[in-house]
Amino acid sequence: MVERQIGVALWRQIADRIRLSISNGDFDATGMVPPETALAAQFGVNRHTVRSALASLADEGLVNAVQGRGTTIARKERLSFPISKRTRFSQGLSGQARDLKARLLDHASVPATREIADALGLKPGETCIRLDLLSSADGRGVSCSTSYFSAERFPRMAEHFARLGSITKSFAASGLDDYVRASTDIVARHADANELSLLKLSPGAIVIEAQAINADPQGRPVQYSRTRFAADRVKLTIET
Amino acid sequence: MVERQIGVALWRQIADRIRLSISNGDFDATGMVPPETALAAQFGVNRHTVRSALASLADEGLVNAVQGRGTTIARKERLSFPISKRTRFSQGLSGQARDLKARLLDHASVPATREIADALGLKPGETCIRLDLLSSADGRGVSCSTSYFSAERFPRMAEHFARLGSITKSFAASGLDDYVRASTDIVARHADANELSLLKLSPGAIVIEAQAINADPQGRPVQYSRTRFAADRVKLTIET
DNA sequence: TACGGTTGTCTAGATTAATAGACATTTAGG
DNA sequence: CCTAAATGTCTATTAATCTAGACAACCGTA
Repeated sequence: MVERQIGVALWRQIADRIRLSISNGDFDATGMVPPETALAAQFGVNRHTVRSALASLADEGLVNAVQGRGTTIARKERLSFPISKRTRFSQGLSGQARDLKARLLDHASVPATREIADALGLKPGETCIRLDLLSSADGRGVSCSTSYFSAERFPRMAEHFARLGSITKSFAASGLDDYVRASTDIVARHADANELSLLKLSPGAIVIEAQAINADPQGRPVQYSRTRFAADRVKLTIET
Repeated sequence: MVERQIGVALWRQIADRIRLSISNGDFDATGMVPPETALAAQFGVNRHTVRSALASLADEGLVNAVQGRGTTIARKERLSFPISKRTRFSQGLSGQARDLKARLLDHASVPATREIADALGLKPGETCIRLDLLSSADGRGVSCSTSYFSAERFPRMAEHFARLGSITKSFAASGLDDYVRASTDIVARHADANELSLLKLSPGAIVIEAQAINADPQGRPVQYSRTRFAADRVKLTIET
């Protein structure tokens, strides 16, 4: 059930399991988490340990404990983010949340590393524009991303984005009306300290990192991005 | 750097960070992990805590400590698993590992839940075949999966797989020569106890779960599967 | 061979996590 | 208006994790 002496506190393991059950819809019949005593029996731990787990979930805003009534589930949705040849961030999520925002955290001109140069078809050391973005839906952080563009071809990407708030519109303002997703690599790992604070994740949380290359209609790469999604808030839907 | 009182032991946080650094290639110059004393200073913890972290990485087979010399990195590769319209498990990984195996763990005839019925276009309660598979590459567990097939259309799927060791060949033996990937949903979460033991993961490990539907050339769903990949051993490559 | 740098082992103590039990407080329902 | 069932709070104890320091064992090299 839960394991001991593995470097993960019991209350955290239990919190993770309950979070998963909630998102699986296991408690949809009642809309409530089972009583603390029942959970303690189920997981074979003391009630206080379960209370620590529930306190952490309440802290995330996922559940709401009321003395005398029980612990109700506050929310359980997972945004679905489609990935296809025509992946567009804001379009994909529209309809699933009311308030979608992409905020420019930082931008800079930097020399291309080997990795970036390979992805964008530049020479290593050539100048490129880096944009750091934070996207949120209804006030919850959904993803943070770092994108690179050729500084020669798209010199004013940062200004455009700051004004328009959209990659697609910024490309259009730079004279590129269309682009397609050339490749997407997907990896999952624990969030680092920066991601924890940006996405307001609880420590130990998981991020899905999508390393994507977008290309113009002629097939030339125009954007290399690494987007880190809060794994418990999204699912990626691949459209082949 | 590392955070305290978050329900994750310091040694585990440190192990996770070092694992990430290794797969990022941060230590490729020397092929060695920095000395324990340096790591202890870097993370602001006692050397013994770092030793616990390294012991756990050594237990995974990721590093190798030698008294007097230091701690060497044993492996760092990540298998690349392509996902496309024509996703085939064994084909996709061939060439990346010598010894690829898919083992049938269990099979059963079960009534379709709502979820399975929706995916396969059956009526809830209709009988379907469930196959539980474990795939490994060079002796390391890569993924475990649960697949569902219509029992009416593919009554002998389990026998075929047991003999042929391949879904594609089992479909062929059932008279279906071709199929395509209709949809893939991707989610990442912590591994459960069953996955930990099947894939021999260290507790707290991450799995990437791909929920996929394969369809015949006429577009009728033939397979619904949930495949859980060990996140630190694979990356998914989306081919749009 | 001697030495600096590294991992291995041991002991002791401090801090954090988990257990155990008792009882208070609140809510819903008969 | 009770009572049952649920969460909230408190104290005490045990178990696990982290810190601290000292020293042994081993490797590579001068």
